[in-house]
Amino acid sequence: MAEKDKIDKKEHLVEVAERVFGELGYEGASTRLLAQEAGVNMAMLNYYFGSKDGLLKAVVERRILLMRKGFEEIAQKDASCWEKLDQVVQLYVSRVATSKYFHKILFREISVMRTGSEVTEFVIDHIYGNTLHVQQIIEEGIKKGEFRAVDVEMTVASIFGTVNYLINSRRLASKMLKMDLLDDQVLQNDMKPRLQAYLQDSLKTHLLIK
Amino acid sequence: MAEKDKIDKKEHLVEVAERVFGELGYEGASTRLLAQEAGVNMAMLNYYFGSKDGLLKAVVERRILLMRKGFEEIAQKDASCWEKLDQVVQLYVSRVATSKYFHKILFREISVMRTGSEVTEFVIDHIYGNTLHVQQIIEEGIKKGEFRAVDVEMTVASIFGTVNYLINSRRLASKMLKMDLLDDQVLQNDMKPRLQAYLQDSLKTHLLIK
DNA sequence: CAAAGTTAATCAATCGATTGATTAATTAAC
DNA sequence: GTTAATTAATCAATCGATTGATTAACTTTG
Repeated sequence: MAEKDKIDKKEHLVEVAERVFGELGYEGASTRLLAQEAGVNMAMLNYYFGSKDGLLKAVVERRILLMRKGFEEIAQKDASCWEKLDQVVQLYVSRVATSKYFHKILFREISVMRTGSEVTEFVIDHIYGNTLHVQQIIEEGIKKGEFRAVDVEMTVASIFGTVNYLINSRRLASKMLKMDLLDDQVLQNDMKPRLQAYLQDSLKTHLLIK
Repeated sequence: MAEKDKIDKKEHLVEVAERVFGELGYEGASTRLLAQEAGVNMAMLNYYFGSKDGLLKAVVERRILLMRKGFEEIAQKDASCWEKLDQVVQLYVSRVATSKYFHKILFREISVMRTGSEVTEFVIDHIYGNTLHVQQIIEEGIKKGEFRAVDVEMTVASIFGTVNYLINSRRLASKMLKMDLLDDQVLQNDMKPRLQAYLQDSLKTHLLIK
């Protein structure tokens, strides 16, 4: 009972922090606000995570662990490279669309040059690992003659960049796409399938031999 | 002399602030550091720009004014839609590659939900204007039968997203592309033409009727 | 089982440091 | 000599972090 409450409270703080960090940025989110939003005493933040940076680390690690697997599994499937690539892209879009705050945090973390935070290294390694999976699928497709000999790394950057751009700048993207992406319903039901369809078409014409 | 010194000093502060804001983010860059890096007294910041937010606004407005024109000029040229699109993309990549700090600021500004800063609205309107130019060129190409009937807004988001991703996360991008993008020489001589060539190829296969 | 001992969780209060901003006094310019 | 530019000093507010005290829960002992 008490044990469960403790865990729930700590976990709850991490969940809330993901949203607050995502909305306000690392420096913009004060420890007081983080604690207040989670309904816990300020001191608990340091008691649980040692520091504000420790809390950010917890946020990032939690979500990254939840996301491990998936990419590897698809990569090892016995399917055509196109099928594998398509599945990976669909999965990536789904994930980003359902954990938007987290991906804002990720991109801000690798964008800002915060002096020597270990979180940054951790994030870069994680994302790089993800890009590598996609890269290898495309390279395999090229070697097998299934794909055109494109610039693989750029193609990967394009996939990640497109998704990132639309999700992390939702006010701008709302204007561009003429739909309210701040509304989760719209994001899930309208924008997500549209983005998936676009990437599918785009990659198909770009990669597949005609 | 004094008039000139004053202007130079003010202008210098804006230039330095662009770099510091770009490196550390808005909240991460303190007014003291901003003033110190520019070699001026901190009070001058408020004297010149009224507030920290005013300085950010000055940074953004200055660069945006420098960037006005260019897109419009190309859009009004008497050329094929493909030629116009190609030129716009080349120009965009060039600009982003030569003002990397600024584009970090732009994207962070539209990514973070800072409560009601007028700078945010300004930035969104500016970027949206840029995307509209590209969008109209593509739409014209489709209407003329020069391009395939693709998802125009998504195509535009893909162009901007790809460039943004590579420039704003240069540590990650350096790993992906296996080149040191923190080195301006490499960025200009290796990465920039490679990105331009990729976008050209990608858009060509995606848009042009075969 | 019950009293004593032990640990983890939580709190209000406060720490020194830093934040953005402002003041009053001084200097430079025309 | 008056206006504009610049400075050091200082402001209240807030920052992240820590303190000592208190509570709750579990363990040990007899």
